[in-house]
Amino acid sequence: MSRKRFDTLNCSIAGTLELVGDWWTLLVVRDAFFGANSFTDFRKNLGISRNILTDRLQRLLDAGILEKFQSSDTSKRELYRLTTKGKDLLPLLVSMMQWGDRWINGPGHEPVTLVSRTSAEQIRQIRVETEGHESLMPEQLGFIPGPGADQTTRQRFARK
Amino acid sequence: MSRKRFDTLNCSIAGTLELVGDWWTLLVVRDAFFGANSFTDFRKNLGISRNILTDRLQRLLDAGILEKFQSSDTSKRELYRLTTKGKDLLPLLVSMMQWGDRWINGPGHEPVTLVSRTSAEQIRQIRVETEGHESLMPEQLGFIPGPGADQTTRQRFARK
DNA sequence: TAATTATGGTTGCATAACAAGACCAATAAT
DNA sequence: ATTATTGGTCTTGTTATGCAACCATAATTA
Repeated sequence: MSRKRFDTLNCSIAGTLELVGDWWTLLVVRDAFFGANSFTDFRKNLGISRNILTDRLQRLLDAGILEKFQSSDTSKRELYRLTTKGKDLLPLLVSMMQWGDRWINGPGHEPVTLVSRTSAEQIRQIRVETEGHESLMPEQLGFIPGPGADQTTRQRFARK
Repeated sequence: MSRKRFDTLNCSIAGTLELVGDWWTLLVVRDAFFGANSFTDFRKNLGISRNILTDRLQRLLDAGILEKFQSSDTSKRELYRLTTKGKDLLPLLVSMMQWGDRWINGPGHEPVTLVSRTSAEQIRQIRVETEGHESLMPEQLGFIPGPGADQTTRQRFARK
């Protein structure tokens, strides 16, 4: 009767959710992108319980999404920062932010704006598109079994 | 002692998570993209408990992410399908899928492949980029208070 | 030097979320 | 007329989360 695991579902979405799909983890990662790097930072910004934060930080370390490093400022404090694997979650978080901007807060009421430090241009809305930058609507897309598909996945998409 | 709510955090990521941030919701939405539209479909594909599925479908209806419609095949069954608001979650799910493809299953072992029905081109990796299609790394990005920022948000990004 | 604060936790207990199976009513198929 | 399918509800047990108390170490202050 324990929680159902998603990592056996032969799906990258399910596998990702198994790692970061609980209520708190993605907010901890968000905070890391916003610049938080100590236990106290995360606590202050999120209002998360101590034991839950302890658990989430450990899981993120185990998953290789965060890593510990020594603070440079004379105090040898151990701080947290994103790894490459963690930084690669950025498009996911930005997709989430843009969806919330549009459907929850609404245009003109965005709590946080994403800007480029190296360009004067605006950040583009994230879209699913072809290599030739052709935007694709959901109806134009198909999901088919990939090279890592198991029997169940193949059957599922076969009978459609 | 009830669960902490995220919709007061003045953040579109947190707000989105309040709607779809539990263990199951995004998998239900994924299944809708894959073509599921009945209670039984979702059950079969996900192995989710009946009471949990009932709850999630109702929440998704309340949120306007799914809607009910009458089946056209003589039987007047009530089925579920994505609304525009729901379809707009596609970039989020594709980001998640691509992250899992890269960091969990690995290149060459993707369980599911996303293809275009209207073009022979490959689907592009989702990136954060400028309007001029310049890809931006996390270090090139800045988060600043937006027009909907409250006092807390402004203070937070001020002292950085 | 002694006392105090900051930091980063751990532990125990109460409530909320989730899983599993029994049950049930309305159709649809045989 | 009977059975199977569909789409649920309800009960019970387990896991996840929240909260407060406690604790150890290091840095700061008196």
